[in-house]
Amino acid sequence: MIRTSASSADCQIDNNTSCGTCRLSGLCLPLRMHLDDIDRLDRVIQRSRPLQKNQYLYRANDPFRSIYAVRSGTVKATTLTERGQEQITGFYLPGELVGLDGIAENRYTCSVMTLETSSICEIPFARIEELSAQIPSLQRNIFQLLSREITHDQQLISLLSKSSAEQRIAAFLLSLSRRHEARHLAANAFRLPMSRTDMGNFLGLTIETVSRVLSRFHAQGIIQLDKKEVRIADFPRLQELSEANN
Amino acid sequence: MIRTSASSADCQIDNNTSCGTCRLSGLCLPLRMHLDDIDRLDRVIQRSRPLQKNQYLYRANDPFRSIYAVRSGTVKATTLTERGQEQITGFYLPGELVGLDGIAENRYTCSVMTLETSSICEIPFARIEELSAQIPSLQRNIFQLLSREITHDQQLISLLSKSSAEQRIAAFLLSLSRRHEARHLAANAFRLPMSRTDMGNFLGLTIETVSRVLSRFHAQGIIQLDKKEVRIADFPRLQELSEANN
DNA sequence: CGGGTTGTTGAGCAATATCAATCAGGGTGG
DNA sequence: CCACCCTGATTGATATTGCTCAACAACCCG
Repeated sequence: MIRTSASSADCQIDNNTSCGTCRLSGLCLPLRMHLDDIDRLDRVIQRSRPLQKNQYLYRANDPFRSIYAVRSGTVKATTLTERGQEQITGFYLPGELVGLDGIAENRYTCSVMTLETSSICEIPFARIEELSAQIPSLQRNIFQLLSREITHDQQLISLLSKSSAEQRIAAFLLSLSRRHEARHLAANAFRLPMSRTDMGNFLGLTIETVSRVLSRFHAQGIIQLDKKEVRIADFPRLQELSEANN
Repeated sequence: MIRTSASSADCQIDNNTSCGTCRLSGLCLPLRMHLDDIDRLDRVIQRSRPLQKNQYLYRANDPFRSIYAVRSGTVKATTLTERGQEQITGFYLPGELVGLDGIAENRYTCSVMTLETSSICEIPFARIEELSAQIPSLQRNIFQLLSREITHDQQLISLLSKSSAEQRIAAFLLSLSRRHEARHLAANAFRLPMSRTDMGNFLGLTIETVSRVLSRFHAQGIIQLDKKEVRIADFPRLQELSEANN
């Protein structure tokens, strides 16, 4: 198991590694903070060398020390159900934070694994607590990030509770699209970094159903699909499919 | 629409209304705080006269001002899906907090409505932010409460994604049971304050399925059921049903 | 007492899961 | 370099779960 316990030497792997220069700072923790406060935050953040595919960032029940920001790549968070099945609770793109679930019980309730080679910023939570008592905008950001995670989860609850297979997959593709857009990446063409199995697990569908629905969307000209590469050909139709059933 | 904007006069309706004397303080926001800090917290909390059944505490898109603790009664939180359907995201018992979803966007994303006559403590969030910068244990409690909401939502995601109707309802009954127990109430006999429709909505099932499964559990002697009154007759079996499928 | 709302029960159906066969791609070892 | 295997994805056939529609019962409130 590879851990992200960065020494200061590691920080020099990439010489562009500070919140001040990071293109993601408009999405991530330093959002709307003053430059000097970002600097104080920056000094407690540890940046490790990239993790390869299928590496655990941490596992459920590990003691909670840090929250983590995805700098590049994609990770998935999974919980174990009572009968030992894995349930994916989210996929996280650059600029998104994982580990927030660990705060409640001082140990993580999820495991987090990379889906591809990924760089991660580790943010020791004890430091965050100290700093956020001193920097109101940081405290506010943490509150908001936690709250945003809640509203995201509730949207997912709604999706899982009410929607058909087509709606789920349409909504999933649109969610990825929007998040790419927010990162100044193409909204209409991107790579699905997760397997069909992972998609199905996340969306509460079997792998066969995922495959069938994607094939159907492709056949209907709504998307183009080549293995993991997707191109959304008909946004309005996909939007419709994600919403309306009748 | 009734609001909980309490004047100091309102506070005197019930002369036992302070966090220091509240039986729920071991579950609620003041958890593990020093007495004098609880006192400071107490002074910003506004306690209104009880709300009657089916009153909105707040509605989605209302500007976010406060979080709310349920003091007595039960409330439900609902979001509106894209096509205008209501999705219940949670039921909240005494000692539990609602309104945390509002922090992210400075307006609520859920509506919250009482299921029965309920007393609510209103906690202005701006005050909380100030105080929690000064009282580390309070800051920590807020972080933990937010994080706990996340882990709860994720458990629900797992339930909705993976489980059969029987598993969902078994798990739901057990969840209520555990929460009653934590409040020193009977774990094996309680009242379901929500309608079958609400249960179905929350669990992603139709009202007919809810009714059938409850009837089946009753017929099998696992629960006793008289309208909204439940009595869990066979805990181990219910536990089994909530977990194992095969 | 009556009417509206909520809950229960039954019958048939539709959506998705399950089971199974096949295919494609990638890595490995001969 | 190719044959082989292994994993992941696709597609087809069938089974099953829970939804839909419908009738009816119970309760609540005036």
